[in-house]
Formats: sequence, C-alpha cells, structure tokens
Amino acid sequence: MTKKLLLIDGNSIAFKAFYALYTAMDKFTNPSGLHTSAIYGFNRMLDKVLADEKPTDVLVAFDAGKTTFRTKMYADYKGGRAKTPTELSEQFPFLKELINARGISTYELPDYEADDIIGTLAKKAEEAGDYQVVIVTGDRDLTQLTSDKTTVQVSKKGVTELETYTPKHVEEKLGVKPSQIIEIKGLKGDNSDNYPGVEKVGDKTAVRLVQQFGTIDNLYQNIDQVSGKKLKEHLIHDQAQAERAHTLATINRDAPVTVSLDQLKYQGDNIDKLTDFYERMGFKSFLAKLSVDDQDHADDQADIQYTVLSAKNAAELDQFTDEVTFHLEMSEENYHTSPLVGFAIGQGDKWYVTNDPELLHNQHVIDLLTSKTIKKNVFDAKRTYVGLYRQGIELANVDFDMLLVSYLLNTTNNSNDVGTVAHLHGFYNVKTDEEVYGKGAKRHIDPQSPAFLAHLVHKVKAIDALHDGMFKDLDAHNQSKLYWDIEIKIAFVLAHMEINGIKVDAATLEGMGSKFKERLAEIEQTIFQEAGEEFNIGSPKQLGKILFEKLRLPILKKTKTGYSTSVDVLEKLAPDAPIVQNVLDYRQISKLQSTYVDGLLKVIHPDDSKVHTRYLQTLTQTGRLSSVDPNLQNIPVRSEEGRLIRQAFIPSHPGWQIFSSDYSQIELRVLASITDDQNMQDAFKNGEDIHATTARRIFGLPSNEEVTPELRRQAKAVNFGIVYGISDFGLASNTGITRKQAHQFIERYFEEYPGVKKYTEDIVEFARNHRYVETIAHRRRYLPDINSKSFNLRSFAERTAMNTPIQGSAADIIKIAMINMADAIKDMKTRMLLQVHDELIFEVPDEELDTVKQLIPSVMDSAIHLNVPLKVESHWGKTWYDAK
DNA sequence: GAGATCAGCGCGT
DNA sequence: TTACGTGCTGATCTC
Repeated sequence: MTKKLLLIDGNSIAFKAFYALYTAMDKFTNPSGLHTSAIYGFNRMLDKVLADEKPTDVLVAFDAGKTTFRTKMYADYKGGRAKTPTELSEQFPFLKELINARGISTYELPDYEADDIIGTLAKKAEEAGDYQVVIVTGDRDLTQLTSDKTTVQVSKKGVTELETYTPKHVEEKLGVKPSQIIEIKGLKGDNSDNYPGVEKVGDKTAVRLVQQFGTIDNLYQNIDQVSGKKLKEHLIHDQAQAERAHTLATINRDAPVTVSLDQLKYQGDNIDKLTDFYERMGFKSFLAKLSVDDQDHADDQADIQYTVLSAKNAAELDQFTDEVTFHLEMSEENYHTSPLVGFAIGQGDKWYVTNDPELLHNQHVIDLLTSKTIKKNVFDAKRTYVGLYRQGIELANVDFDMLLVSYLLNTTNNSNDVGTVAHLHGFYNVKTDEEVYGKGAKRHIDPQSPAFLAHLVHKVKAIDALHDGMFKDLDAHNQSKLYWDIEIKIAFVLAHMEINGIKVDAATLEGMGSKFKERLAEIEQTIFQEAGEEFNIGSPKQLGKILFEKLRLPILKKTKTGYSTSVDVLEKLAPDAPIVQNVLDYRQISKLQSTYVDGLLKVIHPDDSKVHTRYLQTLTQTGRLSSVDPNLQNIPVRSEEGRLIRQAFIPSHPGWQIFSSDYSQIELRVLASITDDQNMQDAFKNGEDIHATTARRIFGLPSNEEVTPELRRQAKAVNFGIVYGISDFGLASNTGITRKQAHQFIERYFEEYPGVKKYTEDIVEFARNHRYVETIAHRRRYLPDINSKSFNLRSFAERTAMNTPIQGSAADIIKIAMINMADAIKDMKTRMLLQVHDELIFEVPDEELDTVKQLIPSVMDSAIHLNVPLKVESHWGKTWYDAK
C-alpha cells in the first residue's frame, strides 16, 4: 500500500498566517496576553490539509536559526529583512506544542533551512518507492521539488487556501519545468532573499532564456546565440552573480538530516493535550470542533444519504406535515435575476435534492412551500421568497431564518454563505460555497456533478442542525421579540418593495448624460491648458503631481500614498489657482456621470423600466439596512446639479405621485428619550428648533430669537458630534473653530444636557462590563475592543458604544413603521418603494393622495412610544425630485 | 492581458 | 482624532 508523506514548511506557513491576520492581531490574544494569530491560522491550515490529504506520515520542518550554509556563502543572504516581530516570535514555542498535540513531529537542523529538510526527505521518500509526497509551504520556490510523485501546495492570500502545483501545472504557469525554476532564479535573482541575478533580467526575459537554453550553464556555453546586445553584455558582466544566485536558490536535497522516514508516522490528535492547549489559547471554535468531530465522525457517511427528487417520487414530500428545511440554490448573487440551479428539501433523516428547478412547479413541492401550517427553515428568507416568487410560488410560514438569526446574535463576521455561518456556530459538516464552487473568475457551478447535490444536502442539514441551538441563543439574548416582531416580518415587506421596484426614466438620464459629457470635455481642455499638459484628471496620483510638483501649490494634507487631493484640500487651494476650481467641477460632474447616470442606466430592467434594488438586511453593524444593485440610499440631494438625478425617478403609472415622508431629527429624539435628559426632552415636547435651542443654551443667550444662523450652524455641528461621539479635535476641524473653543462647547453642552453626559458615561461603562451595547429593540452590537490597550481601538469602541444605541434604535423604529405601513396600505393602490434610513418613499395614485397625507405620517409617528414626540414631514410631486 | 485587490474619492443618512 | 454605508476610477499586484 502506498503511503502519503506530508511535509510542511513551518516557518513560512507561520509567517503567512501571522501576516494574513496582521490587522486582527489584537483580537487573537489569550488571557495571559500571548498573541495567538499565527497559531490559529496554522491550525486552520492543518485542519484543511489533514482532511484533504489524509496523510499517513507528517513532518513540520522549521528553520534552525539565522545562519545557514547559504549565509556562510553569501553574507547578505536574506539580509535587510525586518526583524521578526515579537508578536510572532513569541508564538513559535506554542506552535510547536500545538503541532505535537496534533500527533505530528517537528524537526530542525542547524545550518540548514526548512526547505532543505523538506527537499531531502522528499527525495528519500521518492527513492523509497512506495510514497506519495505532498509539500505545503508559503514559498513558491519550493515548487522546484514537484515531480510525478511530489506535489507542492502553496498557500495563497489566506493560509487555508492552497494552490496545488504538479509538474504540469508548474510548466503551464511558469513556462518552464520544475527543475528549471532555479535557472530562472539564477538569472533574475531574488529580491526578498536579497541576492541579485543578472541586471535588467526579470521574469519575462529569464523565462525566455531558460526556454531557449535550458540551463544557465548551457546559456553561457552558447552566449553568442543570445539576441540583444545589451542583454548579452549584462549576462557576461553578471555571470558570477548568476552562478551564485543559482546555488543559493537550489534546495539542498542531501542535507544531513537525522530523522528517518519511519519516524514520521502521523499519530492523530491527542484529544487531552489538544483540549488543554486550545483552552489555554482561548480557541473556542477549535474546542467546539473537537467535540463536534467526536460526534460527527460516525455519521459522516450516513450524512450524504439523500434521494434525488423527481416527478415520480415527489409525492413522498407529503410525509412532511410539521416542518421542513428548504434551500433554493442560485448561481448568482442578485436573486432578482439569477438563474435557479437546484434546491434541497427535507427534515430529520429524509432529504431530497435536485438540480432541476422545474420541479418547483411540482404540486407536492408547491403545497409544501406555500403551506401555512408547515413551518419552513431556511437560510435568507428574503432571498428565498423572491426566488420562489419569480416562479409564482409564495413561500409561507417561515420559522427559522438561519442568516437572520446569526446576524442578530452577532453582527460581526456574518456572511451570506451557509457554510461560513454554520462554521461560526460550531457546525462543520458543510463546506462553503467558495470551497465547492471556487471564487472570482474561476467560480463555477456544475449542477450535474454529484458534489453539487451533496453540497445542497449538507446545507439544508446544517440549517436543520443549528435550528434549535440558535433559537435558544436568541432567547438567551432576549432577542426573540426582535426576531419575530421586527426582522422576520420586515424581510417580507422588503421583498415586496424590491420586487415592485421603482421606475426610472432612461431618457431623462441619457439627456443629462450627454450634457455632462460635453461639459466634461470642455473642462478637461481648460484644465489641460492650465496644467500645460494632458493627464488623467481622474487619477489622484497624476493630479497631485500636476498641482503640487509642477504648479507648486502648497501641500496641506497627505495620504499614506501621496498628496491628498480631496475636496477640503482643493477648496482651500481654489483661490490660488483657477485650475483647482475646474478640477472640483470636473470631479462633481464625473461623479454624477459615472455613478448615477451610467451606473443607474446599467441596472434598469428592460422589461419594466424599473430598478430593483436589494436591501441587505444582515450587513450593517447598527441594524440599518443597506442597498445595492443599485444603491438607492445615496441618490444626490444636497447639490442642485446632483439633485436633478431625482427627476429620473418617476411613478410607475401615469399621473401618480412620488410621496416621501421623513422623520425629523429622529436620532436626536432617540437621544433625548434614552438619555432621559429633561432639557432636551422639553425642547422637543415644546416643538422647538433643537439646534437653535442648543445654541441658545451653550452660548447663554436669553431666547432662541437671539440665535444667529452661524451660532445655529455651530450648535448643529455639536449636536451631530454628540451623536457620533466626537472629540474636541474633530469638532474643531469640522466647524473651523479652535480646539479650545470646541472643548468649551462640549463642556457647555454637557452642563446644559446633563442627562446626555451621564448617558455617555453609563453606556461606556455598560459596554466595558458586558462587551456589547443594545438598542431599544435589543439589537446587539459587540465591542471587543472596549477594553483594548490601544488608545485608538478603545476610543473607537467607546464612540461606537455611544452611537450604536442611537443609530440602531432609529433603525428599529423605522423598521416597525414599515411593518405597520405595509399592513396599513395593503388594500390600497399606494405602494411603498424605498427606505432611506429615516425616510420612506411611496408611489400614490391621485385619488389616494389625501388619505396618505394623513395615514403615512400617523403610522410613522406612532411606530413606537418615546418620551418625546416623533415628528414626520411629507412632500410629494410628479418625480422624486419634485417631492421636496 | 485579464482578474483581483487596494487606495482615494465622494454620494447618502 | 465624528457614526453607518455603496460604488466609481486608477494603481498595483497576481496569475
């Protein structure tokens, strides 16, 4: 029987894992302060490779130290590298402990790198005959070891994503044989290992030369045949360097390793040691997996038992009379337009699956899905509802929406993928779509493959398996009402809004577009004349060169890659040079053109001249919705030129009106209510202008009449700032006052609104104790950084603690209003079209206008009872533009 | 040369 | 060094 030897390049994988999780490093620490990111990433990689390869023998090789036979030969080898961060180096001893607990040996050899150990053992195994060898590394140089018996897997960006190299694959990708990789490296050198090859020879040239000559030796023997005079000169001049680079790049396959192949047997996890280790590292998900694996191994096989659904056996679906789990698979993200590729349905241990969406029209399937008594468990109710609705099937009685529940339990790390969410909740017997279908351009769904059907079954099984536990968690969070009364209901309200869509007049947009095009061409010419040369105005880099190098305008702000050219900078520079104002105009118009004219035209549906956005219900950290394809929550309104875009948004029937109602200052009203600040509440109860009142209070004026527009503007900035948890620095830069003044404003604000001051202190204290904050409806946001040692992270978490209950409660309120609204207008012709955070937009026939003028605001302002009144303002007109 | 990802920018509440 | 988002273009990296 053949054995399979897995050889892992410990250092390179640890490095990759560490840098893959670099930004999240502070989240990966155990209670004693040890960083654990590299250990975590390494273990994820191990899990994957052990599962995929099922090796019989395994070794992890490490570098022994800084000096090796290569540094003796060339002192600068790997010179100039930054010192390994202590956050990583402190992890190595524990990493080795992990590897041993997983039943795997580690090995290192003085004077040699891990590469050489791996090369040597791979060679021994190949010579022994009955081995297959798999090498896992982060370093593509090791692909020189591929052969018909040895494959090399190189980690891509993350650590768990591996690309497999066989000799064929190496040749396809690099254009040369594996053994010729060292010839390439000899010619071009290696920047990261800090040794040069031949000057002016890069990838392209090196490959060409190696394809022509095979080896460097042969190249120099036939140097006369090299085409290109300069190239030849460089080759001759750098011959010694090339030969040295060749040697440095060559993996030593005869290193004096002292372990033998028969010492490498893979022992499997030592559960006791591993449990102890995971506990010390704080690896909850791995701990969960340990226990799940224990239970699951038995039913791994039984697991993939399913029946392929057909017209013949569909009657068997009648056995489900109580509840059923259902998943509708679509090949694309946009469920309004995506093809349907299959579905799975079942419960308990009876699972049916098909790649034929036509079976949705089978009466037994329809009866099940539309039954008002049989409960349905799904992942993403809105998506499923819309997908079925397109087939004329109205999904009814959704019980468990795994996506939605997962989002409510924890808004961070949520995902639209069943597998990913399942893993998050400790269920591992399902793959992610990316694992099964691939990603990006390589993504491909093959509905004919058995893997496809199995994947769908695993998905429904995951949903079924997590149903009870996640509902319990929801209850433990006191979030069941949030789920049942708000989120699951709003999902269907949103579905209908999306399906209904809003009509967009393409001709209006096209008219605007051609005007913009002319105007852009004009301004462009002016700018080129002023600059004295042509360049790409849309490139901040090129623009920066022109403005700050050629024209020598003062550099007011920098970004991490160069000069800042953002509006606030350009506005300050505009008086200095006319070109700047032209750039600002150009920017404004090209934004309108690309994002709104061209962008919207692209997504108008040809059949109904409408756009059908998708509201993402499970994305934001605060409970707001977001909108995509197209985003209808950022249609211009502030500048008149931009606002004209709204003329293209029209009712879907002639003579109807676009009707818009928005909450006035909902966030400040929420603030007044939850802080229980009497002064702020009084202002709202008395119907005062809140910004004027704030100005009067903080500037100590006798009455609101004394407040000048400038003072009101400043007070408004403070009000906003408080909602966002601003600092004096931020307030100063925002309003153009000094930092000291800003500090005084904030002090005065807290004196006048003491309830607000107390709230900001209390909520941060709550967050420190509980690690989360909540909205009125018990929507929860975790703040893991609230006790961070990093000032920036901690400050951010503190601001979030103040803002999220405000912004999130406002989101709760409008969602409740929308649910009530859908019910209030259900027998009318009026349709609710859009939600823009504090605003609802409708289309209304003339005969209902008088009714909705009363009805809509009253539904909105009665959505919830606060300690202050909610105020709603309405506008209408023949287009969205005119609803002002 | 195409595709993926990052950076900068600007649109909304 | 003020919260939450989408999406465009260009630059850069990767294959």
